[in-house]
Amino acid sequence: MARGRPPTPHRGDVILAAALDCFVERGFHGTSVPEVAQRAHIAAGTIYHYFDSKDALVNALFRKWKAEVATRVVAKFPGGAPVRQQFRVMWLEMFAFALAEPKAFAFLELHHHASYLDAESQAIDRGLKQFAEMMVQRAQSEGVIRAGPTVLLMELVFGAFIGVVRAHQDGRLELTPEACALAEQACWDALAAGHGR
Amino acid sequence: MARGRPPTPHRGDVILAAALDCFVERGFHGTSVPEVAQRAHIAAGTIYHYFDSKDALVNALFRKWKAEVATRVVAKFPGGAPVRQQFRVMWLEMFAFALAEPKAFAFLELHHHASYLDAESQAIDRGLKQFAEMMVQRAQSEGVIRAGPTVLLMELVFGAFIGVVRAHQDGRLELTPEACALAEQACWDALAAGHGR
Amino acid sequence: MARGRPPTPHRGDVILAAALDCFVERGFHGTSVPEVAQRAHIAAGTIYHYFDSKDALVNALFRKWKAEVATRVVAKFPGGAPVRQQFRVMWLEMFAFALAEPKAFAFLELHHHASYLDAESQAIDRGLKQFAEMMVQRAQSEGVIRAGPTVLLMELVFGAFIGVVRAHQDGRLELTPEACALAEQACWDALAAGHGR
Amino acid sequence: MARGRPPTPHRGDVILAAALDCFVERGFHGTSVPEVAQRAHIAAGTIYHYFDSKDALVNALFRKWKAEVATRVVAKFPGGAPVRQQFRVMWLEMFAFALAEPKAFAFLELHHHASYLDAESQAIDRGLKQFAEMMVQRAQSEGVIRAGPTVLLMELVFGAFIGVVRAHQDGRLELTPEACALAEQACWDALAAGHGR
DNA sequence: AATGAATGAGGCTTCATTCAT
DNA sequence: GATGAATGAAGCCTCATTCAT
Repeated sequence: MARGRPPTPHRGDVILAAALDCFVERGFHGTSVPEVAQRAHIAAGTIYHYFDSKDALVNALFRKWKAEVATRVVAKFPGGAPVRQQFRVMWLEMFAFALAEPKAFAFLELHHHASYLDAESQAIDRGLKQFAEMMVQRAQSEGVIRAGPTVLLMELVFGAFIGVVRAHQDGRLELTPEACALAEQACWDALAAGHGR
Repeated sequence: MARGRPPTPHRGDVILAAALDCFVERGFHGTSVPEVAQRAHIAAGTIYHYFDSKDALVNALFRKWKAEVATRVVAKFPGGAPVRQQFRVMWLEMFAFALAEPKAFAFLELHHHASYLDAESQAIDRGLKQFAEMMVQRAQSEGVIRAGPTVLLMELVFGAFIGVVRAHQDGRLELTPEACALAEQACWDALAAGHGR
Repeated sequence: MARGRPPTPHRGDVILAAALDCFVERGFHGTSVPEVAQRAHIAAGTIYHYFDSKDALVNALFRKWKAEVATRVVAKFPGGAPVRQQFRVMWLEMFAFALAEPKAFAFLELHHHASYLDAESQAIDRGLKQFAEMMVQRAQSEGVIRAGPTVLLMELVFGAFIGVVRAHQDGRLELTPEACALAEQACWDALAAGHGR
Repeated sequence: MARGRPPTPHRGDVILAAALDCFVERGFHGTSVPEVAQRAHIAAGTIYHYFDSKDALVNALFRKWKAEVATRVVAKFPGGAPVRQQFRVMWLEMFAFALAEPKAFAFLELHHHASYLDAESQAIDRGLKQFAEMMVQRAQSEGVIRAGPTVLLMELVFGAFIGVVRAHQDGRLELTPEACALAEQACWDALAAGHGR
């Protein structure tokens, strides 16, 4: 809300940011609470004023970023536009997120299956994919993309997306705007080849 | 000595199998050496007759399965065949591996970036992708698939492959032969749409 | 804060005292960290708030007492007095230390060669003997004591000193003031017989 | 008994020799049974054919060398000679042993108080010193050396002896025949100054 | 609210000892 | 006798968590 000067972020957020760094670098079990505290420039005990436990901390972090992704993608989603454009917007929006918040992206990717995520976090995780699945299904029923198991098509595209982003984050691939566009088109072709134009 | 039926497997292999189970279920840092020992039905100390440390154990496991993948894929690769068929064979071969050894596949996927992998393991890791990259590059120079950053195209396909396999392993997707064929074709289309036929 | 009566000593000192007891009784490798903790009436983990490792603990203990000896002996050393008196003062001062702090004396004796002492501790160790060596050398150049390898004479006296103290600590020898004086005189005679008077 | 060619030493002796090396270098608790086995070029289990336990091994080693020292010194002791010569012979004999078997000497010195020595080993330990004590006592009653606590005088000389030998073994002191003679004379003077000549 | 010392369970690893070969 | 794989107790150390300040 403050304008012009960055307000001191709340302690809880500082902790979440530090935890993000640590968990991405060394994993959940590979990170100790004192390490997170050190990175957040606070005492170890202080973390327990904001989070009940290390488990609660990862779960909070996970939900925070899942919600953020969902918000961003949904916010820009052009409900009434043609499927081809919906696809493009969603894809580019996710790209934008992955590039803007690489650590958050990596964190969500690495941890989405972890046993320390509680039931609620696991549930949240399914949201975005269900959204995408519905989009694919509608496109299929409109005959714009190929028939077949909806989940298969959706996972194909998601997987491709993740593969490209990871290659970029590992430094194996430069992501110019042209490259982004190419990837997006290739994914659409995977869905639609020989159907729409 | 026994012929025809598997003799008691060597202790080292029993340990590797137990470690694979544990690491896939709980991660490296989330798995304790006594847990691995228990799963292998041996005493904790015995593990240290076969592996110098927990680190040495993951690295051995990683190399074992990387080598296995490489062997299988390369063994069936039809060097002289047209690119379209090379692609299909490679894809199906990797699929076969992922279905036959789901834990090994998951393990390789989850750990390929881990800090506890030593230099040699990291080096081995690059093999398969380089092989795929060369294949893509040749196809590009033949004009059979679209132009663009080779790595991008390769990662797109690899990512899609992994996404589909993971969905299957998570029980979200049934992989019938038709579904396999569809996925394979969709990936080829991602590479080739509007080029070959 | 308390005046007159010793306040609760610092935790680090409690640990050092407990470690001294244990190391003298059972040696370094024969003493476990939990044993030290138990003797100090603290939890085992607490030791690691004060010392990085068991090795660091012995080294700290060694340096503490070496410094203490050096301080005591040097403090009383009569720089300008005749050699005969310097010798007597030094000898009696060391005796006083050995009787006042028998465990520290035994510890320093037993551990001065141990492989777990780091370079700095080993360096400190040489101090007192060098001091004694210089004293012997000066006495030789003044013709007050016999000629010959300085180190030999110095070690002779140091060894004799240690032998007597050990016999006392083992309960094989009562150390009355007369016995002390006799020992001191005998050592001087070892150095000086037939020279000074 | 064999002449000309060294017979293969008995396994038990090979083990004792290896144990001596290890115990001197790293101490009893700092040495593992497999280490001893490795140094003896045998399997770890084999040691248990010759010694009931690690404890039994040290005790056997201790007794072997204590007996050796006693034998050597007593063998040469000139029963009827004057005290001055008895002293010289004993001293030189011990010196000869310390120089010929430096590891055994160091071992006996370092371990003579250890808690893992059983009652019998501890008893044996006292032998040589009692022998020396009797010699001193007789010399005192003859008025050849100074009066005073017998144990004190004996420990003085023993301590001096050990100090010199250790300095030599540490490389801080060269032991020429002249230096040996000087040390011996100085020790005698410590006992006798102003009495005999 | 914030701290950081203290705790003790648990992790990785070593090792004395046993035993089937 | 000789071996060395196997054992599991115990050692050193880390860490999630608590609590007095």
